[in-house]
Amino acid sequence: MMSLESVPPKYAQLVATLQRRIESGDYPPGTLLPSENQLIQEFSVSRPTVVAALRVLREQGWIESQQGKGRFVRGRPAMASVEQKRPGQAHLTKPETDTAGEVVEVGAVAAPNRVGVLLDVQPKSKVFVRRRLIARDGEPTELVSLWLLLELSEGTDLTSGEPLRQGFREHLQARKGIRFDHIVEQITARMPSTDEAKQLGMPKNTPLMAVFGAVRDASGRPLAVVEVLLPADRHELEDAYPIR
Amino acid sequence: MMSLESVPPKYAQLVATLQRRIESGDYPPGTLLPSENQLIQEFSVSRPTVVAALRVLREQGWIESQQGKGRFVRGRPAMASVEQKRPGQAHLTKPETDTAGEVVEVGAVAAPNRVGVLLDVQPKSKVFVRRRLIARDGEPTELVSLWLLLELSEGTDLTSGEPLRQGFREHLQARKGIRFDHIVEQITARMPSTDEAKQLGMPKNTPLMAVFGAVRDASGRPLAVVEVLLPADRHELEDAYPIR
DNA sequence: TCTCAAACTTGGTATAACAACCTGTCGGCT
DNA sequence: AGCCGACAGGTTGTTATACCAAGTTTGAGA
Repeated sequence: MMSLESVPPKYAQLVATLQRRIESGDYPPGTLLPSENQLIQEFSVSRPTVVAALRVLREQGWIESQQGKGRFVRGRPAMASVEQKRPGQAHLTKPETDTAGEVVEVGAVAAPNRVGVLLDVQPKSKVFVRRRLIARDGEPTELVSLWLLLELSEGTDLTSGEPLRQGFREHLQARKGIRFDHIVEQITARMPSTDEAKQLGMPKNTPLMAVFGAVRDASGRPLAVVEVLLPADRHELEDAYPIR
Repeated sequence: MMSLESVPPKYAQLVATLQRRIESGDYPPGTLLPSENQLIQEFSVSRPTVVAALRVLREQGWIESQQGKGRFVRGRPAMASVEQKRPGQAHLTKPETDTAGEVVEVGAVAAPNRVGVLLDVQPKSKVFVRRRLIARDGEPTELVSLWLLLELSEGTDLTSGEPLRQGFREHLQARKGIRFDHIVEQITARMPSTDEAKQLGMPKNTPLMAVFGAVRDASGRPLAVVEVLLPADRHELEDAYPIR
């Protein structure tokens, strides 16, 4: 009779242990981590195991290493939550039911210039669009449009006016078997059209930030475009990243 | 007599070789890479060397691996150089002499509201500012300001009106021994002041993108702020990142 | 005081073994 | 014949031991 639960590999356990010690202050930032040999002794593991754990910590930014001197503690990597901040990504992953809002347009339309370029289709080709006006505290704040290659919209629930209970990403992967790989994001600013200003309830003379996220598969083929329109007087985009 | 040029480690050479083969079409996307044993045979190296190379390729997104089956070619990762695109980072790293431009302001001034908050100093405190108007093809295109804690500007060459032959990062690290760790970046859009519009040679009725990059050390203490002003009719911000 | 070697550190490579997982093939059983 | 299960042989994943190279610090000896 064997246990069925799989235990995490030793090097991963060591990663977790060292992360705890750094966070608890046992290994304060700026100090030297115990050397490889000391860790081998303390945890009774081999050198490859220790090195594998320390490699993970270095790649995640917890420590930095210097040949001949040792490994220095940097602390919990400050930009932990880069993943969730991206405006494009958020609207792809979260179910529509997570945010209050109203579907204002659904259907096939001729692709606007910029969307056509990002989707790599002929100008004026028909593409599928699903546009939602997102509200916060009862006030409209964002206009989010999902542009999709026509053939990718067939057989999905996106044509319905009902909010999706699933993220786009999840839904498309389940229904069409396509895998999103990465996003190329462009940020611009412009003045709103009178229509956009009215929908968003914003003054006509304040600018609009427009985020275009081109979603691609692993080979770089465009699959979809997420467009997020944000009134600049109510929104900022924030991001954090390590230097070097 | 020994050769002094250091050769790259074997695993790095193997990484480069496999990247070339993927790009040249020898290993087309979707196909299986040769197995570890085949690579060991072909290149006459040990398994750790092969595994180290394949780990790098996987982490960079060139291949993906599946236990029991093999490693599949994905192709050149589409989001190649995320590092260099960040507007804040670029102005910290590159020497001023790399870009044509003119130093328009240097000295100690009362910190503007937003800069004071980002630098975590008392309102109206004196901070050091160095502002450059960057030109491209003879036309002004960006207004870049470096805001620095007063004590960090002492003993540096930043007070000179001459273009720095070094990047800020390098210069400050050499002179003051401080290490930049990460940047928290905020992006907003607003209308330009009449002064800004004149300096940048832009119409008064087109918006401006303002990028604020708060530079911090490993403990999160603010060290400097980079402010980049970009006329929206001439600039876009682009960024790429993997999903998940 | 200066020099240099020893003794630490991390980085890289080789060899070995076992575990976990996938996919065929070759049986035997229905 | 057709189905199914066991097994063999492939794959990657993890761990161990050993040794050398390269960078840093320290201290002993000239």
